Amino acid sequence: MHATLRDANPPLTRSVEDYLKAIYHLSNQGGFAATSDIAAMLEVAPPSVSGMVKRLSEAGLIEHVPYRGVQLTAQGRRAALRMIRRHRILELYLTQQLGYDWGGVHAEAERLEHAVSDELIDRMAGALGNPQYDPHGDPIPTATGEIEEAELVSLADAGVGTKLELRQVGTQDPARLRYFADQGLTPGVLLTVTARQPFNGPTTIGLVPSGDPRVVGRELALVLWCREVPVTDRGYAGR
Amino acid sequence: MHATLRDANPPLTRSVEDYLKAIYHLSNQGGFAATSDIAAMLEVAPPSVSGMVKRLSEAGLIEHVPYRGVQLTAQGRRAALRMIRRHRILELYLTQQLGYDWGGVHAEAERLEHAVSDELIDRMAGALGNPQYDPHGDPIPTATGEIEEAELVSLADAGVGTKLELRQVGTQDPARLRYFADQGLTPGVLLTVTARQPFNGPTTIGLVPSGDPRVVGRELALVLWCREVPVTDRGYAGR
DNA sequence: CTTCAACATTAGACTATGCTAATTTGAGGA
DNA sequence: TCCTCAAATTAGCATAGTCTAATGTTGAAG
Ligand SMILES: [Mn+2]
Ligand SMILES: [Mn+2]
Ligand SMILES: [Mn+2]
Ligand SMILES: [Mn+2]
Repeated sequence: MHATLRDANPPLTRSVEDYLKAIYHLSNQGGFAATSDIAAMLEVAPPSVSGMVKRLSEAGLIEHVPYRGVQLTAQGRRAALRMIRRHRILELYLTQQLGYDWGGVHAEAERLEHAVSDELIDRMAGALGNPQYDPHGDPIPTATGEIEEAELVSLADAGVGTKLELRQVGTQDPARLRYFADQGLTPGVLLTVTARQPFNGPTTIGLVPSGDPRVVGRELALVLWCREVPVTDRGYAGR
Repeated sequence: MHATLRDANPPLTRSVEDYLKAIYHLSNQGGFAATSDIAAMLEVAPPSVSGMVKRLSEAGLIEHVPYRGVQLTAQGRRAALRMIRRHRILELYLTQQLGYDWGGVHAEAERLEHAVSDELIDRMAGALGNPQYDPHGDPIPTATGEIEEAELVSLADAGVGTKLELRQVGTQDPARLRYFADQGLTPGVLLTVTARQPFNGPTTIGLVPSGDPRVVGRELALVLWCREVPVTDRGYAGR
């Protein structure tokens, strides 16, 4: 037994768990999560991310390509999905059983997700009837780490009348990205498809909840990847 | 504005909160909590306690008399009672609402007490009908930091048939302390008063749950300070 | 093919918390 | 009174995580 085998599976710290979750959310579709995006999401300085990235990749939780970004390994993905399961079950439980509204519940879950045991999460899930979706409509990973991958549709293909959450902006072009940001079209935004003109015409949408209309040409609409949201959704707060 | 006034009220860390709770439990009745007892309760090495004691007294949370021990200041006591309120409400909620048994609930509460918000604690307390006692019979401090001081009775004065929790051994004599320990009479032990002989005679007790009998002479019984426990109590696990 | 600005990383410092080993202290027993 | 020993403290080191300032890298614009 080598002395270098210190402790194969030390429990993850709160910081590590939050980094893994952030990387999961930022590296959808096999992409890389950028240092500065992780820093922005966790509200830490970029060098703090570089330091953590070193530790996480030494621990086998992520792959790091210098100056490009990071991706989760299978092990890191398992850990991230475990946290996402906890977070979503907690938000659902606090909302349905303790009268929380959607404003306060995210911050509470953000802390509790690191402190609850697997047993408590399973008991909460049981009390809720083992739900498959959280109140945002996001799928809740199973205890064994499977998640129903929300398949994304391009805004150009989405049905008129559907409600969507913008999930990914599939371009790297800074001018286009800047334009989308100006229009309020950033990941996480909710919208409804109001109309679409024929012959590859533009799609008209309304932002939720403001109702502000936007008209998006086909070329741009093709790169706006969205998730369909159940219409039973009420508002949106937190992530 | 002095630069030395860094941050008047930084949030307390998990370690700090656990130290304050331990000191509260160890320094009943205006006594001092000893370094080695704190270390044993928190399962850390004694020098770790010395280090934390320095920080806590610089923060105004405790008073330290070198080589004697520590006591909570008013501020430290407030913080400790806040944690005890959280812990006891959590144990009650997990037991009554989520089917926990008394074995697992203490460890869960020990972690969650640091992560929950005041709002969540108040909601849990509300869902339980704002209880005044936890299932051990211990009083739950109010949100404003008041606690019903469990008044202690000497074993020599306790009524026959009452159920007691040994809370304090009021002697410093090593020989007597060793004897009590040999008899299994250490703080936290539950017992029932079986009989008392007349003319300042000995008290006969039964340990709970083993039922083992003990006979304690008046001189010794006088220094065993106990809290009366409601007879509805079921078992005892955790602290 | 340069140049530059944004992004990433490295360097160096600091806090909180823990450990082991060495030293100091104080109180009870000879 | 003095000795001894358990308890407490100090000294020195380690790890995790954060920061600011300095430096390195890359890709896009000219
Ligand atoms: Mn959330
Ligand atoms: Mn979190
Ligand atoms: Mn407990
Ligand atoms: Mn605790």
